[in-house]
Amino acid sequence: MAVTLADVAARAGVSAATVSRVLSGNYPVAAHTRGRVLRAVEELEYVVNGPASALAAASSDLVGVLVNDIADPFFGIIASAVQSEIGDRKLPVVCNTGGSPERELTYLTLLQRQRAAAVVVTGSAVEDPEHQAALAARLQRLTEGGARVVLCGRPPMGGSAAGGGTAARGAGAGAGTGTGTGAAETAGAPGGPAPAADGGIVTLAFDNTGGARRLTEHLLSLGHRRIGYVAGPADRTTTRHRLDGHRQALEARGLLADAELLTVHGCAYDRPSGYDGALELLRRGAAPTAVLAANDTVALGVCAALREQGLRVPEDISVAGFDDFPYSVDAHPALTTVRIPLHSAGARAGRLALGREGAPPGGVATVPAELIVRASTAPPHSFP
Amino acid sequence: MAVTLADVAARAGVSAATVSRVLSGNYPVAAHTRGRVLRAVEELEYVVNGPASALAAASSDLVGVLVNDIADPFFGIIASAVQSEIGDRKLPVVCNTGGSPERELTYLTLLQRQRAAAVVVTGSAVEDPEHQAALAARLQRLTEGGARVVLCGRPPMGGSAAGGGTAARGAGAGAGTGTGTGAAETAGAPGGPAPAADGGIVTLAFDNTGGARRLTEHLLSLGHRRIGYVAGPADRTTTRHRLDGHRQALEARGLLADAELLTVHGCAYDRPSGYDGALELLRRGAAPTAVLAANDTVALGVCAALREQGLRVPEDISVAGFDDFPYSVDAHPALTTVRIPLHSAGARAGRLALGREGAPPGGVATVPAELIVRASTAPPHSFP
DNA sequence: TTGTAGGCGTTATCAC
DNA sequence: GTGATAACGCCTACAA
Repeated sequence: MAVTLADVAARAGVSAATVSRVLSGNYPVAAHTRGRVLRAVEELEYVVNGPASALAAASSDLVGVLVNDIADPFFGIIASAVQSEIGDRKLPVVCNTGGSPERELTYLTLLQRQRAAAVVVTGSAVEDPEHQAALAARLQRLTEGGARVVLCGRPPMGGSAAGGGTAARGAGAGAGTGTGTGAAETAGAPGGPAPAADGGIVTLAFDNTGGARRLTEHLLSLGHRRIGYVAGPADRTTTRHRLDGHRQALEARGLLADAELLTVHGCAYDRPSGYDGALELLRRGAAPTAVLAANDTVALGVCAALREQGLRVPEDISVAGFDDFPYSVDAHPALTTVRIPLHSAGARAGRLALGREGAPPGGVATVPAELIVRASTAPPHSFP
Repeated sequence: MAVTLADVAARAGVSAATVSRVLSGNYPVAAHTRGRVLRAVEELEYVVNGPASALAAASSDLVGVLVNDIADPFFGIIASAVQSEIGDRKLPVVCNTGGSPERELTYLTLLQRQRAAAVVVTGSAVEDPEHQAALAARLQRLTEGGARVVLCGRPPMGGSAAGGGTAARGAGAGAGTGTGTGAAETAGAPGGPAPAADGGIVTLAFDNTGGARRLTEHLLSLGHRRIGYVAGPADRTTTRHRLDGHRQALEARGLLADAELLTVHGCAYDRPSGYDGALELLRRGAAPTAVLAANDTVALGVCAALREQGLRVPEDISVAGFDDFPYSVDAHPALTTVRIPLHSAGARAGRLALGREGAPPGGVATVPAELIVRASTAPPHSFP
């Protein structure tokens, strides 16, 4: 059927082994021999059989990239950056988990089955200890099989506390968010029963906590005291870390009292969630003078809802997002937000996945988050 | 090293063949035997070796998705939709071509090498005959190898004339070539020289021409007579078709005279291009009362530039985009645009790629484009 | 520098 | 219904 190595070898008058060596290029071959082989390849339009070579070599050139949803700019940008680094020889397998733990595990198994050379897991981790354990097991099997594993945009395995670096401080802040259900106990990385449980897994954590704290501090410094918060999906590290940062800032001013009334929980990272969340806040009579959203997309929904309620942003109420998506600067009004360098983080994850860059000390690096002040936040308005 | 079929077979006390049959499920196996096998699989945490099975079965469960850039919402949405259809058993390999013809070919070869079960090629085709020929050859080899090929968002192979009128037609741009309004089936292969040269390749073309025509007609009906146009990258079908539609509408009113002066060519589908394009238009003194952009992202750049020049949108100058990206409704001002149902088109492409949906008559279907009027367009303002 | 031969883990074709 | 046993196409010691 298809032309094989043997065909090329015959045409070039050499052995199959020689052809293989020419093609993989990692073995000395005489120049003129190589020439003949390459010409035969051309003439026969030979294309290597990937599965066959993967079987023989026990490795493939597939790189898995797990994302919530590739249509979400957060993941699209990261995935795009990963690809820009892995280049033309490796193929990125992008898997939409939809945030579902089961699908996350399923895809990991599928990638193991493909003998993926590396796997980049992006975005929020679900904070269920059981899932964390299952996930750790899958990832470990992957690494044992020789795959490189990189976590991008989530805290290191088994160490939710280490997530935000600076997040460590203000330990009491998490009290209201139900740390009890959190993964904090899974820790025990040092001296635990399982030494180096993270066998070579590299983590690029985002400073969600620090970014959120600075964002809330910005609003506080503008004079806001009642700050609404439309949080992301429950039980997700990103959601919790951002909320943690927010509460840390509030706590520092002794403003935690009304925090729960001012927080809408359990939304998705999408526009409708922002829309509904804003209405809910208004319905509660929480009377916020500002609203923080789980991310920019949510913030856009918040703005839309407020506008429809006859409120002006930021004159009547300030709004801010998170992530600084490309279109946030063109929103109405231009969104105050927190920028996470998604592209450079994704690119680094790609290099790490290929082993083209050394792991950071401790296997964990924290990607900084920068406050971006635009037009959607302003000092609170005193209503007549 | 890794546990294999043989290990499972030994544990279950059956032959490897039986295990294989249980796992693939396409062969009768006694219930209790299957039970034993499945238990052994569980206990041993066995994971099939994908490359090995792909080699033996001469087919893989990889589906290639070629995109310009997965970070671009146009492609992100389509890719996401494709995935939603191919489900958990097939793995999507998303390849960023960056719009480069070479990379397009390279990735196609790489996918052939992986023995991909199907390939979905999305977005603009480069209108270079040489590239078209090379592309056709690659795609044909792919189909010959048993892969299903679906084109999504580009005209059918070998039928550049079918897309929306020949570009070659210098002045009289596309009179009567319009393929009707949206509903039109390019399918008929009307007198086309190459009947069904596309060995089983299915095409989902977008009605870029019709959509652009209706958009320009909308502006004309508002009273605009000098309409600027910031076009996309040169030599791309999407760019040309949209421009064709625009010119068709102008021509119907005898307004083609200044069209060239009012058109900025060769931009990318990004924000900076819109920004620069708008400034260029202003610099030329073309005095447009409205500006159409290659797509919504470009339109956002146009708006930003105009705003910085002290022009209000739409009071001083109208702006419209194309594609109706999710954030366009939240832009400042909300963008008038043309909606292409990217998600449903991508989903259909996914089904087509899996053979879960029959090919449309003639192998070609046209996806309609719908005019969406929002706040960024208004009647022209008479300057004092 | 090049050829030979064995094996990678599954699937598919036969027999039983 | 189940078990041997060839392929499948390539890689890689080992030889020459």
